[in-house]
Amino acid sequence: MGDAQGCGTQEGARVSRVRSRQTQRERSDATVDDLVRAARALFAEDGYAATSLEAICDRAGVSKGALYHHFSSKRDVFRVVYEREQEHLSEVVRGAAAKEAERPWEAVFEGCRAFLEASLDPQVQRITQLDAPGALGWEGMRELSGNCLELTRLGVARAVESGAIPARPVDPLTFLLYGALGESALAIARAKDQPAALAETVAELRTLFDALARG
Amino acid sequence: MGDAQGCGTQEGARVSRVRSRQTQRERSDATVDDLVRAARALFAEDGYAATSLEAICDRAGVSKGALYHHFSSKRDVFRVVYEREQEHLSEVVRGAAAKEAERPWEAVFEGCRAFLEASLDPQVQRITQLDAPGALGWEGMRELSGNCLELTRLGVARAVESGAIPARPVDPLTFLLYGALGESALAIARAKDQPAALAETVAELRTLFDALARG
DNA sequence: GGAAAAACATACTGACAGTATGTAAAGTAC
DNA sequence: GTACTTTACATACTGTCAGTATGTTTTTCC
Repeated sequence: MGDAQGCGTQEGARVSRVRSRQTQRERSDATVDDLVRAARALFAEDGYAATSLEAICDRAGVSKGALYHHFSSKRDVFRVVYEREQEHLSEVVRGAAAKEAERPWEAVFEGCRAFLEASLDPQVQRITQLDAPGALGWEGMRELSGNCLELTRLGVARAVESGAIPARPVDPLTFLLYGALGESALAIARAKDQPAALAETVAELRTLFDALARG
Repeated sequence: MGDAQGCGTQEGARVSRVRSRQTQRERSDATVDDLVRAARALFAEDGYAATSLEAICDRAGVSKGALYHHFSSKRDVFRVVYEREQEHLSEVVRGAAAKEAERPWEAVFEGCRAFLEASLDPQVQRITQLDAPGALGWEGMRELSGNCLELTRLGVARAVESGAIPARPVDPLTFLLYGALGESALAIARAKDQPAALAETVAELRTLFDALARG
């Protein structure tokens, strides 16, 4: 102790541990939030395997006892971090799709574009694309509600129902699209000329959407 | 010892350790092969994180000293397993594409279908789709030669050059396709009716290929 | 046949996920 | 407000495992 004082509440920074005169709920929520912020910062920077729970606890300014009081395992901590990440991505996608509410297929396109752009961040990629599959497994990734895959499925379903694209089963196109975007984001982020790579990919996506709309 | 005898050389099974009267090259190759086989079996069944090097050594019938003589780390062992898996997938894809050698775009389609079908195996998925990204990272996955991504890129390039599909930059479509197939394979393998899901996805892929060919 | 190097094997170390147990703060009943 | 319970932590420990250090056996090559 002694170096765990001060410093406000900025993104993932070490946090004050003075929590007297609070309701239990407030204490718990604040502790969980500190832990998740710290975990997100370290998972994003160093990756899941290279991040120790002790490092997370140090950064959050709490003990391992506190962590294990609120989480059941390292995997559980990551699950919550992943959920938050998905919720954030979902909001971005929803916002973009909302601008084309009357044209369902265009809404999907704008959602895809937004997902792609938001997924260019190496930290987001580390969590959602690189570490999540191994740490959570496919089932673990999908058993949380309100994620981007569900949004995509919903968008495709609406496009089919409205007749914006020819009738077809929804799932195959959903997964094809979702996988295409994830891998593309990884590739674009590693490209020499990143803006050009993004523009080319969006253009290709545009071609693809137009082609699918024509049947 | 005592239980490490007999039993031939079937897939990943424990292997005899009697290696007298051999050239060093033969000894090394055999040991490496035993280790890689054992590692592939355990990684595929239990996953990367849940597989210990000691378990791999036990199964291969060698010591940790032997493993570290031939590999530099656990990650290095996985890298070689991943490479073998990619080589196998590549052969399958190449074989399928060869049947449509005169129609470049059809060759890509058949290659994709073959890749998809070969990637339905949960053990293949565990290694190539779930664990590889986290264990090797994006760069680590791509710095090996002769993999499926390169095949896809080559196929798309030929399709463009031959005029089978409209001119476009090769990389975006390559990554879109590659990602689409990987995610789809994961989804199909978890579907209730797996053959139906595969058929639907292949049909969707067919639609997509036709649409792209028309421009 | 003997030195050198390759191919192992064995014993150990440090890091870390998870557990067991103890303590202080908040909630609850009276 | 006091006694009791529960929640929210903290500390100390354990088992496992990746990686290392060092020793031994087997080939190679002169």
